[in-house]
Amino acid sequence: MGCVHNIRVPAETSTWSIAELAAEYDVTLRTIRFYEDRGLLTPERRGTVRIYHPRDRVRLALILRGKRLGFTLDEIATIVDMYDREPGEEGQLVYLLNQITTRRAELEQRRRDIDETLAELAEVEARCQADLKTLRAE
Amino acid sequence: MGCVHNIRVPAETSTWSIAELAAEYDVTLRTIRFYEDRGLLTPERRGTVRIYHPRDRVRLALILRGKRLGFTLDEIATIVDMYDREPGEEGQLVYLLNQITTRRAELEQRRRDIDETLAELAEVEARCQADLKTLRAE
DNA sequence: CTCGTGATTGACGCTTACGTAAACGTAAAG
DNA sequence: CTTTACGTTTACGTAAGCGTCAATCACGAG
Repeated sequence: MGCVHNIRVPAETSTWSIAELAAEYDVTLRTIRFYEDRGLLTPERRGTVRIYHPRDRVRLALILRGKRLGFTLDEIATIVDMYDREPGEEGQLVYLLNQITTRRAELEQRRRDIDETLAELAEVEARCQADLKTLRAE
Repeated sequence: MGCVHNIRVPAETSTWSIAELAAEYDVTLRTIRFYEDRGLLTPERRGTVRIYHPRDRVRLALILRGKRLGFTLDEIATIVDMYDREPGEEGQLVYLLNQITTRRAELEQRRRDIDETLAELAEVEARCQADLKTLRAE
C-alpha cells in the first residue's frame, strides 16, 4: 500500500476474486466454492485461481435470493439455469414453460402465506399494544 | 366395517388421532411426533396415546405455513408461540413487539424477492414463447 | 530469502428435519 | 386365540448446507 503506480488493474473488464465476491454478498469462500461444487457457479480459472465474471456475479445474487425464498440448491439450479439458456429446441422450451408454471404456482402460494402471516402479526401487535396501554394506565 | 351401531364417537368434542391429523395435512406421523419433540405441539395424552385438540390442529397448520415460508422450526416456534400467549408483563410485551418488527421485515423482504422472481419468470416465459413461435413458423 | 497475504484442495464435523426400521402395547374384529 | 389396525418409544441413518481445520502453493514487498 502507498505505492499507487503500477497497480495491476484487471484489464478493467470487471472480474472479481472469490474474496471480493464473498465480501460483497456477505457469504464465506466456502459457500461460494460449495455452490461451484454443486454446479451453480462456473468461474474462469486462471491457472488454479478462480476468476468471477459479471455472469457469475448475477448468478450468485440469484442463488442467494432463491435461498431467501427457501428453495433448495437443486431447485435454485433449475431456476437459475432458466435465465441463461440457449434458444433451444422445442422439447426443451416446453419443459421450461412447465417449470415456469410450477415455480410460479409455488411462489404465489408463498405470497399468500406471507400476506396471511403479516395480517396475523398485525393482529398480535395490536393486542400487544392494547395490553401495554392497559398496563401503563394502571 | 359393516357394523354401524356402537361406533365410538369421541364425545363430539372434536379431537383427532395422530393419523387423522397426518392424513389431513399430508405429513407423516414421524413429522408430527418430531414437532412435539421440538416443543411445537403438546397434545393431550390419554394413557400413552396422543389426542390432538383444535389448538394443536391450528398450530400444525401454522407450523406448515412457516415451513413453506422457509423458516426453521426454531423460528417457527417463536412465531407460533406469539399467537397464543398470556397477556403478559411489560418486558414480555416489548420483546414480542420487537420480534414482530423483525419477522415483518423478513417477510417483506421475501415478498420483494418473490415479486422480482415472478417478474423475471414472466420475461423468460415470454422469450420462450417467442422462440417457440419462431420455431414453428420455420 | 523470508514473510505476509490470499488463494487452492481435501476431508472431517455439525445441525436441521426428518426417514426408517425394530420391538413392543392395546383393543376391536373374526 | 389370532389377526389386523393403530399406536408407542428408541435409535440409527441420511441429505443439505455449509464450518473448520490442515496442508500446500504463488506472489509481491521488504
